[in-house]
Amino acid sequence: MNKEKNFQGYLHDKGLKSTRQRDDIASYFLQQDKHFTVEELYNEIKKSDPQIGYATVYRTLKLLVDAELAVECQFSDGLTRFEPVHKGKHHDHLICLKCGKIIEFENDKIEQLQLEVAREQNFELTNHKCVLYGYCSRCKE
Amino acid sequence: MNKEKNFQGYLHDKGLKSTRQRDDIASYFLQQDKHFTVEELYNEIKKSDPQIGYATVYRTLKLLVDAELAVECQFSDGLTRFEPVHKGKHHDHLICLKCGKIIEFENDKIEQLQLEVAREQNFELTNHKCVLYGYCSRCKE
DNA sequence: AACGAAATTGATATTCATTATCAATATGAG
DNA sequence: CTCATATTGATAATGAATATCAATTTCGTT
Repeated sequence: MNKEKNFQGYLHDKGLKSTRQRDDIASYFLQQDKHFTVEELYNEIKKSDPQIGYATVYRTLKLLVDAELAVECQFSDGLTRFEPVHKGKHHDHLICLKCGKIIEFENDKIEQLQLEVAREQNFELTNHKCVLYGYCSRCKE
Repeated sequence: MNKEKNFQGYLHDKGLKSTRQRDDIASYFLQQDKHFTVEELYNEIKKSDPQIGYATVYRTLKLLVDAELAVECQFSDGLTRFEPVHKGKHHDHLICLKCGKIIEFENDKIEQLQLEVAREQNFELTNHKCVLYGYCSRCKE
């Protein structure tokens, strides 16, 4: 696995240690293609490691974010969600205010325009978040 | 003041009462053109009403959001910020990761593309948030 | 292979933003 | 003016995220 190698490399570069818990969490998380709240991920990991601690999940996710293998997403329910970074492509979110459904989308033109805005303001862009709220096809009656 | 009338109308329509505290908070807030954390607004209101309660500020902001006279913004520092809605125009944010500076920008093309994305997914859009993170002209060395 | 300094874990306590509670008070329709 | 009802504000409660710390694990070095 490429990403897992990246994680191992990250740990090594930072003088951090590879542990069973960290590796299990990172391995599971990086293979997924969806959002996780900390609780959701904690519950998944717990299935194969009932001893895992909540704090360890938090800490490992923080490392993954720092390693740029994960990003944080704040929607509007007060929970922080994490999702694995799929190299090269970035996606944004469309959220249904009624059923909570989350749809991901990519739009290169929007990305381009954002770069342009940053350039106008003389900003060096590192990342961005774009969230659209509304009602999905089923919930808008 | 137009917006204050809207707020009075909102209260009336909902069967809520107009109170000195509510009116003072709404009046002050709606005349501003910037973000407030709850604490910031609380401190401002306290200058003219030292008895004001923290909870009342929270409650009034919630009403303003429900009345669509304010919007919540979640950046990445765990604090919720509120800003008055300036009818017709919407703006997004550019945030410096080092100094915390917040720049507002408007970009009609981005807005248009977002509408297009929503249409493709058959979503009925109500609002959206777009936040760009990076380093401002001074902080990128 | 074993040692040992340093990092990690996980249970628990703590912090801090936000929300709920509730007795006292204020509002406004009739 | 009255009175049912909403509101206020002090305080307690909630809940997500972080800090603490003793016990354990890791890994570079012997």
